[in-house]
Amino acid sequence: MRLFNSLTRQVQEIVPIEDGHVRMYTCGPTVYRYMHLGNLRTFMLADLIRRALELEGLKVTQVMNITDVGHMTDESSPEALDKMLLAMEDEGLQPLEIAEKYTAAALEDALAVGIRRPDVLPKATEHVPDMIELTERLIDNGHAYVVDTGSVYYDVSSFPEYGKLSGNTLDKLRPGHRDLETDPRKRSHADFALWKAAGPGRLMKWPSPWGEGFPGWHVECSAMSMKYLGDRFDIHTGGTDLRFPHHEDEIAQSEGAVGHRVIDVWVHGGHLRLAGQKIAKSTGNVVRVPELAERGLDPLAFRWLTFQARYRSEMDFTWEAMEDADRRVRQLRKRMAEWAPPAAELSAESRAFDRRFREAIADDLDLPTAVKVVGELVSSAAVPDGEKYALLASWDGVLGLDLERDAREAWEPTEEVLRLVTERDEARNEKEYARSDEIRDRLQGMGLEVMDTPAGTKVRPR
RNA sequence: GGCGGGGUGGCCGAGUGGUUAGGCAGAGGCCUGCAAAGCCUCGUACACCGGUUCAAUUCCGGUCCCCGCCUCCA
Repeated sequence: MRLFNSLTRQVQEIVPIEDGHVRMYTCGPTVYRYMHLGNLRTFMLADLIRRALELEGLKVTQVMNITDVGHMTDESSPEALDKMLLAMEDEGLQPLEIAEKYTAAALEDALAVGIRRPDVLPKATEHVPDMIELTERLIDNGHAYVVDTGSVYYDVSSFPEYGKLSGNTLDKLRPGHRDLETDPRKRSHADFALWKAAGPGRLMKWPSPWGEGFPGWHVECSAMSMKYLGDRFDIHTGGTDLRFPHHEDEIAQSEGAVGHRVIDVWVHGGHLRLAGQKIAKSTGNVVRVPELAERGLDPLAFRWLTFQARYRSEMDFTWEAMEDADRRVRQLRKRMAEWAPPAAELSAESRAFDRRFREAIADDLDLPTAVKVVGELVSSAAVPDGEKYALLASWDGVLGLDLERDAREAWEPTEEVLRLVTERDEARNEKEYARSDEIRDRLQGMGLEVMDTPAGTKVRPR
């Protein structure tokens, strides 16, 4: 398959470093608060890449970090507060309890929208020694320096390729645009922390060769990705907001430590917007998975919503569009139930549809086109029902919409429903429409959809 | 100020130098006792101003507006 590589700014073929096996790292959740739909769109992107690669018969190993080191409200200030500490004060829980609570919630929400569990979920707090080791290596390599307070900074001037991912090269970075306090001990305003000495507002801290402190934000991803995937792997994914500085700094760290390229392809997902703005807790415009269910919407339908836009585009979330997606997914499942069972053989027409679908997925995850192919298949007169079923069931391996749900759950009418259906048909035969309509109302009141067919009344769950 | 991405019909959005996705909503029709389901048909949109061109929504220039990153952030 092909993906757009942020590093080269081109769509390129994914050629696994290890034959037949793709290794992928995903920037995961920070676990001192709940995830929202925007986070999930990005995690879904990683899972979709995995599903697409698997559709092509490749093996995929996916690692996603759990950031349970509380970052600071303001990295530059020594008086800043630990976000984990703030959460602790709010909730009366210990840091690890908070991390556990939100990790569980994150995985549950992800599962609800059809994101499968990554193979490895390393926690930052369990890898501090790896981060210290990486930092020592960078000091030894001349890429980092220790200041007298016990913090360690990365010397960006030692890494000539700095800026290659984001375009923020050193000649373009200027200090002071945000009126932030910076540590005057830094040699350059662009240098960033690998290790920070613990200040008074700091809750989570560890011993290190430079004194008590905590790791810089970017170092966890360098340390954990290389620990589990090696110093050469294929794909790294994350939200577009991480492109700079997080991923730029990660490249400087990883490549500075090992002395060669580590990651081939960087994939960044566009943000989901709500009311014209990025969804973020700070803006207070957060929508979470449980709210979908509260509104009677299937969380899996959120997938269909995101499939309308390409992953790199920003996308507007509206409840109207979310409800549309929900309607469409439910309808697809009902049609699938009508088309069961699946055909064993595919006609030439079906194989052509299959090729088009697979090509769309392989083409930098072109879900909008894939969605269109689904629509054309559904309304195609040339493809027999059983083949429609077989195709959609196989495509669902990527789409993840549980399209076979209705067919699988093969709803059985109760005795009472069967009796009402018979009564209604009798009434209709006798043209007693008042009575037949009354029975229809009762059936509808039981949550059923009532349809007239040449063979008489048919009902199914709505 | 730097870096990056946008402005498309009611909504979400794809895409293209000329035949101008798709979904959902809406309108009409077929079917039906009526309705539902299903099927068929319909919408002529691409911020604004110039330019290039036989032809621009699509290319170029400018203007306006929006969003993201440059602090923690999917």
